[in-house]
Amino acid sequence: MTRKKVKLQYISNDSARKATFKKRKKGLMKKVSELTTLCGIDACAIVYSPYDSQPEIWPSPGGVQRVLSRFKKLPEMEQSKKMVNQESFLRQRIAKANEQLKKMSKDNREKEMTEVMFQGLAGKPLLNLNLMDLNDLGWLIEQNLKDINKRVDLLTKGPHNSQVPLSSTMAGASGTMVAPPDAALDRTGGMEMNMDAMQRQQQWFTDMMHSHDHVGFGGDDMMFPFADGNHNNLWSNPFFP
Amino acid sequence: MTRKKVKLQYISNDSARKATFKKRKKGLMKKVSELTTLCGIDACAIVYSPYDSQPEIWPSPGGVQRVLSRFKKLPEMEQSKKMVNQESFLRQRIAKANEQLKKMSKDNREKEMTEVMFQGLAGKPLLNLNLMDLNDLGWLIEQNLKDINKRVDLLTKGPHNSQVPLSSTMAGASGTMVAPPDAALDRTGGMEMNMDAMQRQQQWFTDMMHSHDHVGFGGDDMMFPFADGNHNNLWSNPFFP
DNA sequence: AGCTATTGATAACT
DNA sequence: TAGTTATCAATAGCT
Repeated sequence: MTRKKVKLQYISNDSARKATFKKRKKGLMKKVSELTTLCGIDACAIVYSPYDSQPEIWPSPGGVQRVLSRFKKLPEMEQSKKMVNQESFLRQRIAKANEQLKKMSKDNREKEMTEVMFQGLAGKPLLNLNLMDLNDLGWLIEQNLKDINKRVDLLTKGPHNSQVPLSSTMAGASGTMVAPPDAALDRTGGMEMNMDAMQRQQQWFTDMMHSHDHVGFGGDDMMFPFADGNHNNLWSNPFFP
Repeated sequence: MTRKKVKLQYISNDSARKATFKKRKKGLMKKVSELTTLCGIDACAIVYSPYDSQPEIWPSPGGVQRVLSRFKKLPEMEQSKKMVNQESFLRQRIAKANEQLKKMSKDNREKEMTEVMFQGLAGKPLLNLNLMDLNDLGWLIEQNLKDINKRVDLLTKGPHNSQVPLSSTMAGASGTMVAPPDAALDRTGGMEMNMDAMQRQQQWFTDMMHSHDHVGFGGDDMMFPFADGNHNNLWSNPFFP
């Protein structure tokens, strides 16, 4: 029972369209009902279809008439004010999707560079890196060195304060790669770091390390997927500013 | 982060109500948009709220006006015809809930009687059974005996056809209680039974066997929860026919 | 029409 | 107020 992600477009198959219509109309009416009940506001809905000669409405003819009469009293200019029309609605959705894309690209980039960094640590020659890659890699390494030095400092000066806060860039990785976890450090002292964030970082790091057999020396057929400079060029068209 | 199942009633907390309103209004507009796109039909929605002086509408003033003018042309009698008003809407939901309740009660009854049957097999005296219980239990035992005999027959006559279809009542239980699973029977021959149903049955049977420490001889403080004849009396009122 | 796997919506929290 | 995430709810694809 595998369900495709539905494309938001007219359903050409007649019976499928009717079935979807019935299901979604019912769901929609339920949503209107819930909205009015939960928030104590006035709303109505009218749905025409080729399947019924009469439109389906909510909540009742009287209710619809009441809402409509309020609406019709407004001058047309006022009606347009707070309105969501189809174009602005879609624009909003596109803008939001682009924002998400941007964020995910950024996160992805950071993860990719982290992988490169570890491959470098493991001895793999770092070829095919362009200026931007080198720049980002440098920043990443700098961050991690800072974290490591901070950790070394604290361990040297006050070994019983334990658990040094790490930047989000390195997180558990430094412990894993540079020094084995020390049981003596597991006491939770007076620390203010975000444990959730740390666990997430450790999780993706673990995932990454287990999902690539070719990490280490000698691998030479792996291209850096982010070194080609092709960052989202597909989306650089006038419709997605 | 634990989310309560929301009660369908006016939200008294002002800020929570406003937050819910904004989210749900947005969700509602999206639903209307999807319905019209997917099914190619005409629909509009109007939502008034104390948070905005103007109503929020969909899809556009022109679109709303067009739908409204179609609607207003109808005589009032016609308008009511295919309508979903609040009362009938709630009645539908109640009816459906009652249907589900009935089905679940039936399933539950069957599971309870099955447990009684196994307790009987384990030697526990079957006290407190009324006429209806005895009747159902008899039916259940009859079904299981039929299944067992069928299985014995096939194993005796054609031991290499393997995997005897079992009724939904007994399923994997007979294998567990009466005879140990035989590896030689695991070959899948030309069989037409519903494996999903069988696995489900086996699952609840396993759950049941592990969730009761007091199955077996000697337990005497356990009442049969279904032997009191109190089947859903709470719901026997005129509002839930 | 009824059943699940899966996507989508959103309540609670930050 | 907006963003995040764990749950709950809607529903696509089948039978």
